[in-house]
Amino acid sequence: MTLRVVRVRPDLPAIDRSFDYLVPDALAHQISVGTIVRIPLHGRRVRGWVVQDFVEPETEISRILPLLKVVGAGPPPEILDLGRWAAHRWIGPDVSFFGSASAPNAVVPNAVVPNAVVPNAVPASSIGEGGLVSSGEGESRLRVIAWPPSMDRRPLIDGLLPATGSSIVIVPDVGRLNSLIKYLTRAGRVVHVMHATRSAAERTLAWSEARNGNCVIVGGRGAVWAPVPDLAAMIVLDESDDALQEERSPTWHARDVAIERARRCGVACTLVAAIPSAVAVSLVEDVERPERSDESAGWARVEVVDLRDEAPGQGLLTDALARALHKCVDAGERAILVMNRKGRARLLACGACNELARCEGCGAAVVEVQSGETRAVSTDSSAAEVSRSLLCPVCSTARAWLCAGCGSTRLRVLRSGVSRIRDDLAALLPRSTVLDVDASTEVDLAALREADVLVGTEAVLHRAPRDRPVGLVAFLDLDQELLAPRHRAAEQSATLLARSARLLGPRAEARRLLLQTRLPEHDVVRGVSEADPSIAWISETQRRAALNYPPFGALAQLRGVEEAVAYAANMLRTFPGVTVLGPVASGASFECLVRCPDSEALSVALLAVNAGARALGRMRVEVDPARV
DNA sequence: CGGACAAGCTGA
DNA sequence: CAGCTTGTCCGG
Repeated sequence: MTLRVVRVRPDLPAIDRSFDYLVPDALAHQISVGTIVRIPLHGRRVRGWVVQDFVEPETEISRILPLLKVVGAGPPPEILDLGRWAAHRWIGPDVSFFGSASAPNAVVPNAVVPNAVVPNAVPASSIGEGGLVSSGEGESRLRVIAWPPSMDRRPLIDGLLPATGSSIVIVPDVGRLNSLIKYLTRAGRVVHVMHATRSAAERTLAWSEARNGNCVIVGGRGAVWAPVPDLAAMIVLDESDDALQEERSPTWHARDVAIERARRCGVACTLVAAIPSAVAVSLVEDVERPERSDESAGWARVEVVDLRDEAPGQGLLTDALARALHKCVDAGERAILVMNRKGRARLLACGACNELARCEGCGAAVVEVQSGETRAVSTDSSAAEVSRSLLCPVCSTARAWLCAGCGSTRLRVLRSGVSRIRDDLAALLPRSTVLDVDASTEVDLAALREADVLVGTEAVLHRAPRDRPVGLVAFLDLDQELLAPRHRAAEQSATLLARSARLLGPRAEARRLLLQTRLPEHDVVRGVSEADPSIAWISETQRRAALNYPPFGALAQLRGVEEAVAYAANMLRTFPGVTVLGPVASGASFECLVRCPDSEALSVALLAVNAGARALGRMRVEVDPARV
C-alpha cells in the first residue's frame, strides 16, 4: 500500500511555501483539500490548510513527518483557488485569504467516503492566468443597478434570488441587515448571517450551514468567501461603499472578489448602489435604473447653499441652515449635521503652563493645522506631533506645535471644530438637545436618542438612532469632502450623500438634504440635487478615463522603511508601462505611488519586487488604495 | 514567524 | 575566550 501524502500550507504569512506530510490512517477519512490541520514545522506545532491531496512527495518518504491532528473543516478547493486569485490581485499572502474563508472556530469535517476521493487533477498553480479557469462555465451575467437610496430594495433583492441553489448577498451597512433578513425569511428563504459583528460561535454555525447549500447567505465583505457548494447568484449592495474594502493590507475589495467568484461559477452577479462606482459602471454596457418618476421619488429633496454668497466671517452656521434647523426641530424631527473637521483644534492651551496658544504677531488664538499628507500609519504620539502645526487665522502666521510661553510641545485642545459648532447651535436652539459625535467617542444610546440635533463627522450618519425620523441632514462644508486629496473623493462624497438621503426617507416636502458648498455646479452635487445619479457617474467615469485612474489604470501604494521602498521603486521603474511617483518621506516612513495601465501587469511587477524589497525592511503594499 | 546557529563585540 | 547581542538561514 502506498502512503498518503498531503501538501499543507502553514498559517505563517511570512513563509510562502507548502510542505508535505503523511496522513495517519486514523485521520484519513477526515482529510480533503481545504481541511485545516495541525502540523509539526521546525520544532513548532502550527495550523495549516491542506492544499493538495495524494501528493507525489519531493523529499524522501523517510523524512516526511505525519500530521498531528485535524483541526476542522476548511474552505472547499474552489474557494482556496479564489483566495489565491485574490492574493495575486492584491499582493498578499494566500493564507490571509484562506483565513478569511475559514470558520472562526473548528467545524467537524464531513467524512470522506474513501472511493469517492478523486486525486485533484487541477494543479494548485492555476493562478495568474487571464483566461477562464472554471469548468462547465455558462455565460456569466454582470448587472449594475442604480437604485435610489430611499426606494425599498428588498423586493429587488428577493427578485434577484433564484429559486434553487444558494445566493450570497453582501451588505456593507450593518444597520440595514436585520430588516433584509426578516424580509427574506418571511419570503420563505433559508437565511444565514455571516457578519463580523456576530459572535465567533454564530459565525461558525453560519459557515457550517453554508456548506449544506440551498440557502441565502447575508453578510459583510467576509461573506463572499461563504463555502456554499451550489452558488446560483451573487449580489453586492452599496457596491460603492468603502466598507467593502479591507483597510489593512491586503486591501481586497469584496465587490471585485464577488465578480470573480460569480464569473468562475458562471452565475449572475448584480451590483447595486445609489450611485454606482466608476469600476462598476465601466464593467457593463448599460446601468439599469428604475422609471424616472420612481427614481426621483427615491431621492430626498436637496437644498444647495452657495457659500460664496454668504457674508464673510459668518462661519458655517448660515441663515439657510438656521431656518432649516428651526423647521426640523419644530416638527419634532431630528437633525444631523455633518462636518469633517474632526479633532482640528480651534482653541489650544499649553498643557504645562496653561498659557493660551495665541499668535505672537496679532494676539489672536491660533488654530491647529495638519500638513497635507495622509494620516500617519502609526498612531504613536511622536508621529502624530510631526504633522501638526499652528496657524493664525487672522494674519496667517504659521508656527511650530509649541507653547510660545514655555516651549512645551504638550498642547491641550480646549475646543475642537465640532464642539465649537455644537456650542453655537446650543445658543441658536436653546430648547433643543445638541450632541456632538465622532467615531472615537463612545456611544451612549440613551444620550443619542435624547438628542434633537447630532453634530459630528461622517460617523454621525452611522450612529444616528432610528427612533425618530430625520428631518434634516446638513453638510456644513461639503467641499471638505468633494475636494479631499484622494482620487476617490468625489465617489466617497456621493456615497455619503446617498447615505444621508436614505436617512431622510422618500421625498417629502419638509425634509431636506442641505449642502453648503462653494461648488454648486459639481456633478456630484447636481446628480444628487436633480435626483439623477447618472450625472455623477458619467462625469466621474470620464474623469477617471482622462487621468488613467482605476478602472482605466491600476494603482498601488508602497509604504515602509526607506531602503525597501526605494529599492522597490527603482526595480518597478524597469517594468514596461509602470510609472512610479516618489518615494517621498511621510512621517516616519517613506511611500511611493505605482501606476500601470493594466492591473494584471501591476500585480506581476509588484510580486517580482516584493520579496527583494521586504528583505531590506518593512514595506506595505496597498493595491487600489482608497486614499490618495 | 521563530528557533538554531554563526559571526561579531566586549570586558576581565 | 566566555557570555552576550545581532544577523541570517530555513522549515518537509
